[in-house]
Amino acid sequence: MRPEHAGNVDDQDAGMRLVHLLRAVTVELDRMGERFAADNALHPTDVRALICLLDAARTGTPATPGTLGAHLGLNSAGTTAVVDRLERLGHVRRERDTQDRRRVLLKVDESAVTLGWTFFGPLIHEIVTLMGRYDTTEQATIERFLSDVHKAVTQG
Amino acid sequence: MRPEHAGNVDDQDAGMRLVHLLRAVTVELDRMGERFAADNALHPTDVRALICLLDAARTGTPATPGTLGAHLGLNSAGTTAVVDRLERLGHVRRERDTQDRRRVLLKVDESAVTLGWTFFGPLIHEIVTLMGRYDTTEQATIERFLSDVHKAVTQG
DNA sequence: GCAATAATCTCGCTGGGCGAGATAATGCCA
DNA sequence: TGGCATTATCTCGCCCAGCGAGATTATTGC
Repeated sequence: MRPEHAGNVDDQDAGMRLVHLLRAVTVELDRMGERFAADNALHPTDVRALICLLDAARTGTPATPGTLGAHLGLNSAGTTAVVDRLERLGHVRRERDTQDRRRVLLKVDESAVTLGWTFFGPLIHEIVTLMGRYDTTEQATIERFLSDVHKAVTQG
Repeated sequence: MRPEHAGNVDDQDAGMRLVHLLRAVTVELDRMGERFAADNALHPTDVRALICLLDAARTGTPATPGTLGAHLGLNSAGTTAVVDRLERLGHVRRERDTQDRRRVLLKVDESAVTLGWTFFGPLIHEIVTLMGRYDTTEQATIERFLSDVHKAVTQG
């Protein structure tokens, strides 16, 4: 374990400590998502779908089963199943696109929005509040770090 | 979307920008895990199991089906299935504990360790390298931030 | 209008994970 | 020491998420 090609890194190393911390954070966030799913009779995939749809709504991008399936990495059959489940729970409505009547537009219901906020809102609020204890340069440093990591993860 | 009880936060807000960045990072890390799983004929759960077992090996904690299942949130049947799959692929061995012969100790094979490193090693190395471009106080700031977030996510 | 294309849905199947119960080793107490 | 409750793991049968293949309906180009 921890072979040579990994370089001279161990837990004493600050960089390595940060890697482990970052992983711990992502693990916990995942766990939270699962808890949210379990509490609301949703599957993890459904949660990811909701997040995807809420993002689309936020940016004004029209969402369809096609775009949703692409984002989730599901095929059309699986995507239909996800939308069926969300629709059955009243979180999403199907609406035929009047422009291109082959397409179905997915509209998130207000219930889903508030559902998401009641669960994740407190955490978001806590983190935002928490940021108040960092001065401007510190916030800039953190933002630079997260951007760097995001770039590394995206293109790596 | 973005209702009142969320407080006065929008994308202009630095805290909110960081929240979105953090989420983007975790999403990408998840995606990476899925790619790793797909590339190696593993299920996402198997990857999580491997990570869990590698962590245990790193800290010297003995790993058993019981502890593994607890960490993954699986029941005993599901846990047995995971271990079966990993054993079939040669990543894990079952060994009866000589102290308490009811228990089975899980030993990760060297192949699994190198497998993990060849996939995640480059990213880890890149992040560690990347940290070289931050001075000591900046690194401390980032570490404080990640610890704070971790605390918020854990107890929230 | 008719083929070719596009978006979504239906059907049948595979396999991960669960609940319930079986099996085996251990610890406790008389 | 024997017997019973407990602990750790495994087996069996079931449910359902997701896949592949193909059907259905709408659109576009000739």
